[in-house]
Amino acid sequence: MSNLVEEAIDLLQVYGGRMTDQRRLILETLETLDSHPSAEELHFIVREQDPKIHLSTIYRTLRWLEQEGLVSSRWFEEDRRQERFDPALPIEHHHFLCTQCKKVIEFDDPMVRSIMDRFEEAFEAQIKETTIVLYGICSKCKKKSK
Amino acid sequence: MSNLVEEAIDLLQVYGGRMTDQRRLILETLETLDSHPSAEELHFIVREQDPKIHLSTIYRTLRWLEQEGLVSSRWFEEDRRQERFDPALPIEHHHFLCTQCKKVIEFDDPMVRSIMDRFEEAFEAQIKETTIVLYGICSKCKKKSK
DNA sequence: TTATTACTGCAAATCATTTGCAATAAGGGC
DNA sequence: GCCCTTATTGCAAATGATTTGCAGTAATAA
Repeated sequence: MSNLVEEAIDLLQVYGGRMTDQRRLILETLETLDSHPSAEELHFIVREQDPKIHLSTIYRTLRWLEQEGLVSSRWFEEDRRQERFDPALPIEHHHFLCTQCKKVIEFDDPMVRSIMDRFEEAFEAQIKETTIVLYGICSKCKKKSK
Repeated sequence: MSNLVEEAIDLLQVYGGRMTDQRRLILETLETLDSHPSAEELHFIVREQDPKIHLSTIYRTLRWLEQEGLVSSRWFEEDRRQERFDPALPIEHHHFLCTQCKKVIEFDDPMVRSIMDRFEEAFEAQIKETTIVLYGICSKCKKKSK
C-alpha cells in the first residue's frame, strides 16, 4: 500500500474521518506522479480508474490533505490560475519548473538562507517564509533541442 | 505631470492610441502608491476622483500598460487570487511583502545569480527567469509590536 | 446488521478577470 | 472651432478555477 495512504489512515485514526475508495485512489495516484498536477489533471488521470469520481471530490480531498499536511500546493507563473498540488516534503525547499516539459525539480541551497539574512539585516526586517521558483529548460529538454 | 503619464504618451505617439482622462488618472494614481495594489484596490482609490470609472477600465488599462512594459504584475501567496500591479522597474528585482502592513519592498542581491548558477550546474539546466518573494515583518511593524 | 453521520456527486454559487456591444469622446483633418 | 472616424469606455454578461449546499450513498462503530 502506498505510503501516503498509510499516513492518511494514521491521521484518520487520530483526528477522525473515513478512508473511502476515492480518497485512496487520489492518494495512490498522487504518489506515482512526479509532476505537480493541477486538480483537473489529477481528475483526468484518476478517472481512468473511477469514471464517476467528481472534480469537487478531488478538490475536497486535496484540501483535506493540505490541512493534514500531507499535500502542499503552489501557483507557478506559467499558468497563474491553476493551483498545483504535490505530496508535501518535510523540509523547506524551492522549485524549478521546466517551461518545456513542465517537469518540476525540488531543490534547496544554503545560499537562500544567506539572502534572507542579508535582507533582514539591510532592512531590519524579519523573514518568516521564502518562495523561490526558477523557470528554465531541464537537462533532457536541452539535449532534445540540439 | 507624472512620469508614467509622459512615458505612456510617448508610447501612444509610437504605437497609436489615445490618452483619456481615465488612463491619465490611473497612471497618476499608480505612481503615487508604493504598495502593489490589486485592480480592485486601485479602482477604489481612483473612484474618489472619478466615481463613474468602471473596474473593467482599470483592468483594460493595466493590461495595456503591462503590454507596453510600463506596469508589471505579481501574485503573492498571501492572497493567491488577486493579481497585484506596480510600475515596472527597468532592472531585475525581487520582492519582500510585510504580512502585517502589506508594504512591498523591492530588492536585489547578487547571491540570487549564484543560486541560479549553482542550480544550472547541478542539474545541467538553463535558467531563464527567477521569482523570489520573502514574507515577513518590516522594520516599522517590528517596532510597533514591541 | 443496523444506525449514524462523514463523504460523494451534482448543480448552483462564488470570485477575479475578461469580453461583446452600444454609447461616448479623443484627436486628426477641414 | 467643428466634424468624422474609430479607439476607448461603461455596463452586463461570460469565463474559468475553485467552493458550497444538499440529498443520496456508504464507511465504521455498536
